[in-house]
Amino acid sequence: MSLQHAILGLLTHKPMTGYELKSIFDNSVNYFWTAQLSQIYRDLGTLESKGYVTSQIKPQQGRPDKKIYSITPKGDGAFQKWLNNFPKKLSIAIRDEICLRTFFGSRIQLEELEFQLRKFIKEKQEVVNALRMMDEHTDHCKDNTSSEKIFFQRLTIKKGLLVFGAEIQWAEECLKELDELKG
Amino acid sequence: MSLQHAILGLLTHKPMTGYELKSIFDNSVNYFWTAQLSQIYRDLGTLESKGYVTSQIKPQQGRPDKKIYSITPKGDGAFQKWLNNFPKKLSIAIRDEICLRTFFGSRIQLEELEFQLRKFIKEKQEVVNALRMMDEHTDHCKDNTSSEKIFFQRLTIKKGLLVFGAEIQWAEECLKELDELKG
DNA sequence: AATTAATATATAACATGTTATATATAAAAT
DNA sequence: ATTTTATATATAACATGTTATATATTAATT
Repeated sequence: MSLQHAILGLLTHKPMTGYELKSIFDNSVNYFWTAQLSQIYRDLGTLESKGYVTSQIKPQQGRPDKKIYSITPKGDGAFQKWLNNFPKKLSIAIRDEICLRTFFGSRIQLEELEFQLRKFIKEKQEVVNALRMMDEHTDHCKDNTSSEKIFFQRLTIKKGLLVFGAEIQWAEECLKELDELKG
Repeated sequence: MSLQHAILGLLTHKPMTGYELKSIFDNSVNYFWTAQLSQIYRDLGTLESKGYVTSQIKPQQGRPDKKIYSITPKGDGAFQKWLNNFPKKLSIAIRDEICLRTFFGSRIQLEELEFQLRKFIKEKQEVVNALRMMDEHTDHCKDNTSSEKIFFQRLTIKKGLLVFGAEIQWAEECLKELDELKG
């Protein structure tokens, strides 16, 4: 259900098309939430049928008409209700593929596992680099009008930096331990 | 696809029923992989139709007959192939609900967000406590016959301790920052 | 005495996530 | 000159995850 709440939340910032929402998922919140375009359109449809959003068509030349979605008071109420109700159990499906691969490490060649851990580090390092840039960038915006939103955004960036940093640290420690195993 | 690989991997340890697999998911690998019983039965069916596992019925009195699944050489080959092929992009859907809630922090009462962060810490702390016990317990088993498997299991436990520890640290830092905001 | 938990398998219905495809144009890159 | 990227919406098919339900017995709890 939370993707629908994420969409509602983003629409409280400003009315948007599905395409614009997708670019926000890809460029702004991708380190803690991802979504496929097909999912976004489907959920926008669901939200509209529930009366949580309304759409307005803006004709365009050369391209398909824009369909701009706005959150309704009803949708805002539903979002607010979700925000204020913490679930009994957080975080649904836990699926950590690098952990699964490591768990079955006795079935792989050590060199292959090391190779995979190094790839993992590389992938996480790229995310950390992007988050560092975001962090520096938002640091300049401390005192402008959207400072409150930025404050909370920076908290989530900090989480990414800490958690992905811990993942990298773990993988590096694994490589050390595997090295000792060989030597 | 990875749940099927997780099941295959667990069946390389020993033949098991769906019910036994579920208890492993719940009690042993729950910090990095979870699965519903209905999913396990469905995937066992899929794996059987692919020829990756075979089942053998063991009659029981008083309870439904046991259906014990064993991995086949073909299934073992598929598992091995998966293990040796690192995906282009790791980790599918990223969905971090506490991050999503924090991101929209400007829409909640500070006290409510603090309450939710404290619940988050509590939830994660319980997992960390369980992992610490597992870590201590597996420490004794260092020199027995299954030492290789235990070695890799301990690497995954270490990941849990590091990552969940970082999440707790983050939430505590958030609480501090929110406190400063008020004071 | 009655309810709940544990043992055991399995399906149905639904919700959510992924991949592929269709349409259409302009601008940028190779 | 041709391909890719960006703009834009949308559906189909499939894969995966969640919740509820059905069946059946024993042991433990209230």
